[in-house]
Amino acid sequence: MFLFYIYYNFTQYFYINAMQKRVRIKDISILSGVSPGTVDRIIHNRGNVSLKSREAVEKVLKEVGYRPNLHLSSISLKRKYVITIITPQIAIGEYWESIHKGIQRALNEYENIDIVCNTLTYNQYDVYSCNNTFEEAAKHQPDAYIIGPTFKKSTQHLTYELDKKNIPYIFVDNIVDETYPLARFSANQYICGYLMCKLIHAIIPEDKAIGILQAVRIGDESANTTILRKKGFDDFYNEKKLKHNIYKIPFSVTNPTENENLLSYFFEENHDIGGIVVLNSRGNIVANYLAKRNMNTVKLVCIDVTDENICALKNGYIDFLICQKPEYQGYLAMKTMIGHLIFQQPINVEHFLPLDIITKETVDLYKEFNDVT
Amino acid sequence: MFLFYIYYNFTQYFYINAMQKRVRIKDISILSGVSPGTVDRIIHNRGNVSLKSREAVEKVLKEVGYRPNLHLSSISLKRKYVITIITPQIAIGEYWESIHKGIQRALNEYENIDIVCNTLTYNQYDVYSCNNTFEEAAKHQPDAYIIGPTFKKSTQHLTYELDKKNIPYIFVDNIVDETYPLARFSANQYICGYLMCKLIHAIIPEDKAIGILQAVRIGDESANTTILRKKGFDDFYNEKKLKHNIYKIPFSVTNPTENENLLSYFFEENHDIGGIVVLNSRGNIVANYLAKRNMNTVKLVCIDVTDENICALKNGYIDFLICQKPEYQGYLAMKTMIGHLIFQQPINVEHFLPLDIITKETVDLYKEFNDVT
DNA sequence: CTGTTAGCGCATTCAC
DNA sequence: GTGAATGCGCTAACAG
Repeated sequence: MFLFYIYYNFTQYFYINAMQKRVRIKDISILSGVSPGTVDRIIHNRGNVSLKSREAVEKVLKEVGYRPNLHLSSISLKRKYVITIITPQIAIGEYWESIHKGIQRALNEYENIDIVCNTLTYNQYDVYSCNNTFEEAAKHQPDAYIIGPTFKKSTQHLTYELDKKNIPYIFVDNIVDETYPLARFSANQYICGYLMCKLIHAIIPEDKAIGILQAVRIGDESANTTILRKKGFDDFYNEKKLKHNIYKIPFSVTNPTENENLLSYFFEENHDIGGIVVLNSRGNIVANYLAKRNMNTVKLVCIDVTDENICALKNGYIDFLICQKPEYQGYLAMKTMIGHLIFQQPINVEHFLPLDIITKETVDLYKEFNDVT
Repeated sequence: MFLFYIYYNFTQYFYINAMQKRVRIKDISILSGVSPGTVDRIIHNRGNVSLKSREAVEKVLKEVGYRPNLHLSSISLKRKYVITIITPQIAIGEYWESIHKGIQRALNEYENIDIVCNTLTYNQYDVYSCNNTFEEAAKHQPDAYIIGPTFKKSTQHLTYELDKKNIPYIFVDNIVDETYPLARFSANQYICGYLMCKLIHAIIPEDKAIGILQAVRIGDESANTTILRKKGFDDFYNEKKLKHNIYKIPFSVTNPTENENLLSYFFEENHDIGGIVVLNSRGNIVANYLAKRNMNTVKLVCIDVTDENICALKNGYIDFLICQKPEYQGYLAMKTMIGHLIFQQPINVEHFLPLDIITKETVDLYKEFNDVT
């Protein structure tokens, strides 16, 4: 891509790099002996092109590795696109808001493209709510879907319909087997759990126990996320032959006020707790419990950079907070979808995002830059 | 920016968001009663505009919060820009290569802008080399500089000249007092050191000692970076009233082969070492030493995601690796400079990037995404 | 000093 | 089935 002229000059290197001009549609049309209009028709798969032209152009296209400039396309693009977005309900300062922020960021970046988004949400702890929403969503006839799935069967049901209608979809956050998305962006939940076990183990004494908190969903058909995390957790535990006692902490999603009692009961029963791992985003509930009682010695490893978790992190009650980069997930999902809709860009299906480890010291820098980027 | 129509529908929210059209130069020209050409002249500070027109346009500009579309500007922009980049010497797989990669990424993003970069490097451990390079660089007459400084006086000397000539400059990685850069992008080294102390403390027993490794430079006029890190380290130690013995590890930059002997001597002298903190990017030297001798019990907290450090991380000899996001620093520096050169975009001077904590488990995800982004 | 206009790379429309 | 022409937001050269 670049030409590097390198001089060695005793104590220093001296480079001049000059840009190589990008290949334009016009260049391709000249190289393949057709008009720019024809090249465009081929690039966008718009038909009305003779086999001969198509072959000539596609040959050149491969040779020069043409990469269209989306930002320039977008001004002259006249097509409208409709995208339906389905995710769990959005609450300010929580996980799914970040995903939607990321989606918005991609839309802002390509603001000249005429995209209208319909957003549908469901209660992620209730499979019936999910089914209702998915049914509603299936009635839409958008150009594409971005889906944050939770329940396996509900999702398969929906995507079966979409596959039939040939409407592309991309998953964020969660992954569902036997579906055929264009792409899926999520954290590697197995590694996430594995890492959480490693972290809690690193910061508590050998002879202390670990409490582990896992949510249960209504009408659950094996919600993937926490199960994978738990498996990662267990595998680290077994691989390293750890000796900590592991106790499960009961937890109620439907009746949050109950959780304080459940925790009290838990700590009365188990006196050797050195640390707790919360496998869902509600670490703040445990942190608040500890804070109220000044229980400084219990370490806490949690997940998801929600407002409440940030607070607990700053107060020193959460020691490590894992971030799944939800905003980035949303951003990439929408950006990928745009690239696909306009150019049928080839896409890698599987994308595991980085897992960030956040502490009290780094959280401010972290949050600040999410906005700047 | 967006219109949200919200319906509450029993179990779900339903949004439709429609894009608001961006304000164009043409809109501004209509609103302020001048021609688009005049608006453009004002936006780019190109002169030849009457006070009356200027005031009218600037008023509108503020009202509508006009944000130009750099990607569109870049195709019609005919000006050439020359930028001189000065950094420590670049080695494959090491810190400064990442900074340059980030700079390249920004250049790729705005590939339609005609920018030529001259890159000069110096030996960061030798102030005389630095002075030579800076002197050479001062003779250039570029439109701007991007500088990775190391030595205080050398840098002040150079920037004094640039200030006189009114050539803008941006710092990456390091910050120098009494200079007037457009912006500076770096990690917060104080917090970095503070964090490193926290991490090593978290993973070693109370009664074990910590070894600390800090490089010394030739003709050093107080290279900022490691001093700030050391201060952060010490402050955490004192604030938390830690009890670990702290031993300094001797280290030679000029004679790397000597380091193995120095380490042998160090470990012979001190038997209670539980962990080591390396305040420069050469953690791999310690890691390799430990690996050779199967010293699994000594924990290691290091900095900078170099190829060698990644290797040590994967082998399990580095426990936590801090990343200063050098690629992102370079990217932002160049992007900011482009924004300034073309639009005199207002800029926040101080930018502290996030500090990422990487472990064996997360490093692959981390590296993979650096390339995708 | 200012308005007009050509042209950047691209998508699309419309004659042919 | 195809090429030429037009317009997107923007810059810059040019004519007044």
